[in-house]
Amino acid sequence: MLAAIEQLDYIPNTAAQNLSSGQTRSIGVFVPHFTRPSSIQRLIGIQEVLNDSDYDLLLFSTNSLEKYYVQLRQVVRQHRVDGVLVISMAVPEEHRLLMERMDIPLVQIEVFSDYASSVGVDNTLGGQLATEYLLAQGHEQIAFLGDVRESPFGFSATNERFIGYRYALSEANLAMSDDYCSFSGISDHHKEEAIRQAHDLLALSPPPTAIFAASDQQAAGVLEAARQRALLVGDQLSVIGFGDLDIAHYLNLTTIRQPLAEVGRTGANVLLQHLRGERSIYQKRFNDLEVIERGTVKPVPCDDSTFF
Amino acid sequence: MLAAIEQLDYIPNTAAQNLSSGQTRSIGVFVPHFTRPSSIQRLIGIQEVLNDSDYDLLLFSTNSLEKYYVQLRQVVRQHRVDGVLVISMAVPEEHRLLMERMDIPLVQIEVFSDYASSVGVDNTLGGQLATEYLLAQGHEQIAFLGDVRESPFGFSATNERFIGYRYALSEANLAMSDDYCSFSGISDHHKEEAIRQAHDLLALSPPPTAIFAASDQQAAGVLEAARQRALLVGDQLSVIGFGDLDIAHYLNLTTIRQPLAEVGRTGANVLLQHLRGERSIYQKRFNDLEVIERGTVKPVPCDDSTFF
DNA sequence: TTGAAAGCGGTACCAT
DNA sequence: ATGGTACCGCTTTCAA
Repeated sequence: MLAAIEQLDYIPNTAAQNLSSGQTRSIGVFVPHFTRPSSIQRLIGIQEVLNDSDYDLLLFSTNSLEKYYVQLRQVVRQHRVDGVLVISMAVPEEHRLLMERMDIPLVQIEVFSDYASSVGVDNTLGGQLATEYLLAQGHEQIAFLGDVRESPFGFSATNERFIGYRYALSEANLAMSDDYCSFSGISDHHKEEAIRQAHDLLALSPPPTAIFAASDQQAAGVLEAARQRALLVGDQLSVIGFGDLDIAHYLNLTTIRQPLAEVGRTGANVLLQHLRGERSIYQKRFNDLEVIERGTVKPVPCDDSTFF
Repeated sequence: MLAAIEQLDYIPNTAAQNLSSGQTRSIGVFVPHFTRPSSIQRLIGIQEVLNDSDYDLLLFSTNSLEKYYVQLRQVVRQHRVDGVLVISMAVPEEHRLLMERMDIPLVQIEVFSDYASSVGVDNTLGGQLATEYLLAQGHEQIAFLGDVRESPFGFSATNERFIGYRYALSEANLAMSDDYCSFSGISDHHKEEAIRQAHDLLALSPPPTAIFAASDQQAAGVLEAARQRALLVGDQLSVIGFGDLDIAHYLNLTTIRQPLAEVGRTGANVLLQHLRGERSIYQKRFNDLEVIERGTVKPVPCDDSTFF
């Protein structure tokens, strides 16, 4: 009889299965700024893991906070998904409790909270590494260029990287100058804005000998500004980015590599664990960041005047 | 009484709705090479449209043909989705018929077939435009650099672009030299492979004065090869890419812009039309491609010897 | 307008 | 092992 079932090539209807079992066999992934290469990288990691599980990936992307809240709430209440992954966005208390009540596990990626499993990268360490690397090359006039320190999405990688920068400077007994710290008002890694910011920094006297940009896209802006000012990158101005995205490779940009896809993979795996019944909160802050040495950072030029 | 329902903040259970209505309110999007920036751009367009509809986006990504076939078949037979969008992959006859039988509409993106709605870009026209632009700058030794002419996924944008290249040359009454046409064996736009190919092209005598690369990533490889040979791009070698992706912007690469997100949006809209009952097949080949003039193409240098 | 009942296609439990 | 049955929660139809 079972053989007959095989023969007939029977495939159960998903909707019926879902209703009967109370499960959906799918996972909702919420990602803002879908366009950002870093988001994509994390998503790729998630996709890899889910592809090998028997959960489907339901993609929710939005650039608007309100839409995100509404959508998350609705998706959870309708029980459209068995679990939720949220990238780079804080989850409001209300929503977290709702998910808890509905027994839908949540894993946050790139944002940390005590109440939910969170997986991300140690941005502060990354900021520190970048700054220490510049210091090791002899730079002392190091500027920081980032976007916003407080994002409406309740989380700012820029700020964490900035804290690492500040820490490295203080460890080196160097005073941090506020003039050397540039934040844009826009919560995105826009090149255009970064060009403007870089021009402002380079117009200071003395100008910085090195700039740490909080993202590769912004570093690209710094490179562009340098070009516009006919500054030889490397020799006259060192630039380090953050992320090691494709563009860093193409621009020969020295940068900080972070395990983006790995973070995505781990996040997805943690969620699968929860789906298997694991209740305890898991927290992981990856610290295997590293400097990728390419062409945009060189030792500070030996200015002869310093010898006298 | 209805008011009471409002009050109680009632939300229907999706699984039950699905079972009862026979719908899933979700759309399966199949995309190979999820990593490719061009795929992402199309996906963004799709996402935009679906986000405004009441369909969810189920993402299926794979780099393996067999997995893709199995997954597509299973998803359709389980009726996990109401409609299917396939990006840059041919759909086997068997699968197409299966979807037809199950009344699950299909829209193909970037691949054209007579049996299903298809939306894409006129790659041949793009190839022609790129070549004509180089010709207009006075170039006559124009090489073509691409990946594969026949992809296992049953579709090669490279080949179409190559046909456009060939056509433009013949229209200009220029003979096409096979030596000037380089195809890699790898079905991906790899920079590394392109570097090798570019070196081969540039070692020819006479070397080409311009290279048309079938993708921006491959153009980046050409740029790199030129750098390695200390060739001044623009002055000694002109390079045009295809796609106008982020890297083109960052590399100041002259390239062909194609409406990627628009293709995605249109594809999604066409699918929604089908879901609303429209049965007739829709075919659209976007032809609003254009040359984006940046720094890597300059008029062919006036070699004095040609005057004598 | 409102209410009752059948059916969607499975799962799971119980009895045979 | 096998068959029968209740139930998942909604939609739809038909009656009241």
